[in-house]
Order: sequence, then structure tokens, then C-alpha cells
Amino acid sequence: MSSKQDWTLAFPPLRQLPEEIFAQLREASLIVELPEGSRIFGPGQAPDSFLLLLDGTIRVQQTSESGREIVLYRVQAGESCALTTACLMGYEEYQAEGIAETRIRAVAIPRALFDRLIASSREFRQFVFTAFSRRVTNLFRIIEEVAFERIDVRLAQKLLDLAGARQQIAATHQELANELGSAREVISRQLNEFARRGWLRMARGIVEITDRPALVHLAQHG
Amino acid sequence: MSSKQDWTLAFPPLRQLPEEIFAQLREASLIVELPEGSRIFGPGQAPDSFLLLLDGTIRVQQTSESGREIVLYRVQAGESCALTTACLMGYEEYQAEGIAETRIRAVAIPRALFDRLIASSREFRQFVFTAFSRRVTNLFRIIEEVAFERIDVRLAQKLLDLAGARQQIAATHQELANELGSAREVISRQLNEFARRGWLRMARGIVEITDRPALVHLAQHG
DNA sequence: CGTCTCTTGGTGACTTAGTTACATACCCGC
DNA sequence: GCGGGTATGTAACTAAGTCACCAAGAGACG
Repeated sequence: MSSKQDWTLAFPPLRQLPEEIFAQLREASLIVELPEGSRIFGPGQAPDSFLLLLDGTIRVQQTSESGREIVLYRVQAGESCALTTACLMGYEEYQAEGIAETRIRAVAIPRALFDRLIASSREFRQFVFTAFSRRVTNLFRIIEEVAFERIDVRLAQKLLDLAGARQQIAATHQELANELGSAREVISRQLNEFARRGWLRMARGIVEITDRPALVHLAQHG
Repeated sequence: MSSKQDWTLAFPPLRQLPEEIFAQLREASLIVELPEGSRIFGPGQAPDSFLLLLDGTIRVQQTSESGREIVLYRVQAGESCALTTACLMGYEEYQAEGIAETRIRAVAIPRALFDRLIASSREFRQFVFTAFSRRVTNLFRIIEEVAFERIDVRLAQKLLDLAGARQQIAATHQELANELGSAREVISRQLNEFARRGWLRMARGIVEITDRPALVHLAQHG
């Protein structure tokens, strides 16, 4: 089994395509590998093809003139970068940038082939639209949070999100501020307050959660 | 020419469909009319079909628990409500709401037919994706503005936007605050400051621009 | 016309968030 | 152990949002 067949295993919707299209996909699509830290797209750099991520994560963020940043979402392995693609297909300026957080491997599907896939497969359309939907809903949530939510609540949510099941988070205060579109000093103050209350411990570049229930409570009930 | 043919004039991409599909469109689509103030969709109410707006405008906004609001975008005549539709097609919760700002007339295309249109017409796909793209780009801009832009700059931009070519804007301070996701007091203060500088005059429910260049300058160069 | 009520806008004190401008502490290679 | 870069701490300040209340205007109605 060639490697070009292998990767389709990660995307069930693709496997149900008519054989003719599937063959084109194997032919025309390209597997790309990029090192950690690569800028996948952004002002100045833009892919002309639809990307399906096989391995790694891509962080999509926006940077203001003053240098402040906010993370909009992450693309995980098995997901498409549909939102970005849509932006590229439109005629509007698109100023967010995508950064490889890890070494990544992705399938690049040329625009013309992407168009044929959309036309010929109900499953593929479903796959793309569902991904869209999730992203857009997420953008709505970000807007609501940035506009209306207190920074301590947002920080608690983000810490829990980044920690997952682990206790430790490897991130500097600046990086946490960039996640939330806030300023480093603000995050430092909040973290110190959390530490004072015994909710977490801090070391250089590391935050260790010590009272998860307390953080969960703040994250949920303002 | 029946009225069902008439409305397609507003959407050139539709007219290039294969005759068979076009016939289905005339058959299966429904023209709906709703009075000003109707809630088109929102938590609790949701359309199950794709909407093409023929007349009027729809305001899409989000409301926080505390009652503060922010306007995300407006759907104008001749545009699709594609973004919303995508959200509805996905499985995620969708908490923004769409309000008819005027009396509106729209074509409702059932989901199954929408799917066939996407499959059979390159032009229709282009139409939908381009609309998507514009919306998403706009959402990115809103996030950037809410997160990083000063409120006086955002207010100046919004006033110019709402005024268009006219001098007068019919809106209460509360309504302007809702546009920007801010608070009435904050907007009142900013408007008073603008008025003090001679940039505008205020009457109950009305803002009249008297120094447009000054507002443009603030809106552009922070 | 006068009065009642609802909407709209004004104000001041206060809290929270972001900015500016530093100081200090930690880590790593040499 | 010593620089130099990175990370964090701190204080004073400005901007934005909140709270509590008041007052002016506009419309309704006897």
C-alpha cells in the first residue's frame, strides 16, 4: 500500500468517493511536511490549496498593529483548514496567520480538485461544512468572550483548556496573554492572585494547577 | 413571467443552473415575508433552510448573559445568509440571533435542494463560498477591533458606517453601544467628547455629524 | 392644558483592564 | 561564576466598564 493511499485512512469521507475522483486525489494531491514554527499562511504568504492536516497542530492567530496577539483556533490532526481555504477562495484581505505549533504533515489538495470533490461527494461536502460550522461557532464564542467576559474567567478557562488532563502547563505569561488577546502584566497579576489563593503554583515558563475544582468553578460560574 | 421566476433575477449565479435544477428551484423554494422586528433565527428558533434575502436587512447579533449586545454583521438584499446556514447544518450550538431590521422578503431553499445546488453548480458554490469568506473575514476584523481597538476609534468608524453619505444617524446611545458591544454610559461619554470638539451635534435619538474629516481621521489613524 | 409615565441621556464614584516604564530574577552557555 | 537574553514583578497611570441615581424630553390621556 503506497503512502498516498495510507493517508486517506485519516479521512473517512474521502474513502467513499467515486473511484475516478479518488484516483485523481491520489494523483494530484501532495503531501507536505513543514517544521515547527513555519508560517503556513498569513499576510504575504498564502497556500493556494485546501489543506488536510495529518499530523501536528496549526495555531491560527491574529496580530494587531501594536504587536498584541490573540489565538483564534487550532487545527488538529484529522481536521481541515476549511475556514482558511474559504477565505483564500474569496476576494477579501485575510490578515490572520497560521503557525505550525509542531512539525506538521498535511495533504494539499489543489483548488480545482477541491472543487471537483465538493461537487461529487455529499460526504465530502458534509465534512467541509461541518468543519466550517464548528470554526464559525467558535469565532462567535471568542467574540462574546472578548467583548463580555472577565479576564480572570477567561484565563481560568484557558488554563484548564491548555492543561487538559495534565496538571502542568508549559507556557510563559506572555504566551498566555497572546492566547487571550490580553497583556502580559494583566495575566501576571491574575496568575499571582490565583497562586495567592492556592489554586496554582508557578515556575519560570510553567504553571501547575493545584486546585482544579476552584479553577473550574471560576471558569463556569463567572 | 411568474413571481417565482422574477426573484432569480436578483441572483445571477442561479440563472446559470441546469434547467432541471432550475425547475426544482422554482418548485421547491418558498418566498417568505416577515415584518420588521421578527426574529429570523436564534436560540430556540431556527430555520431549516438556506435563505436568500430579496428585500430588507437582517441584523445578526449576540447577547451576553448580562444583557449586553454586539452586532456581528448585517445581511443585505441580494446576499445569502450562508454563514448562519452553515452553523445550522453543523451540530454545534449557535447562540447568535438574526433580527429583521426592516420588513423582509426572502427565498427559503430547503436543505436537500441546497445540497443539490451546491453539487451541480460551480457558480452557486462560488457564490456561497464567497459570501462565507466575506463574513468570516468580517468576523476576524470584529475580533481584532473588540480586542485591540480603542472605543473612541471604533465609535467613529461605526458612526461613519451608519451615516453613509448622510449627516444624520437615527440611533439612541444604547443602540450605538449595542452595535459595538459596549455600555451606554461609555458611548454617551465619547459622544459628549466628540460634541465638545465640534465633531457632531446631538438630539434625542439622533446624532448629526458636523465635522466628518475629523471623524474620518480618528477612525483611520487611531 | 396639566400630569403621569416611559424612554433617553447625564453624572460621579468605583472597579477592572490595559499601558508605560522600569526593576529584578532566572537560566544557559561560556 | 559571569554575561546576556528571557521571564517575571511592580507601581503609577489611563481607558473602559459598572453601579446607582437623577433629570430632561416625549407621548398618552383625562
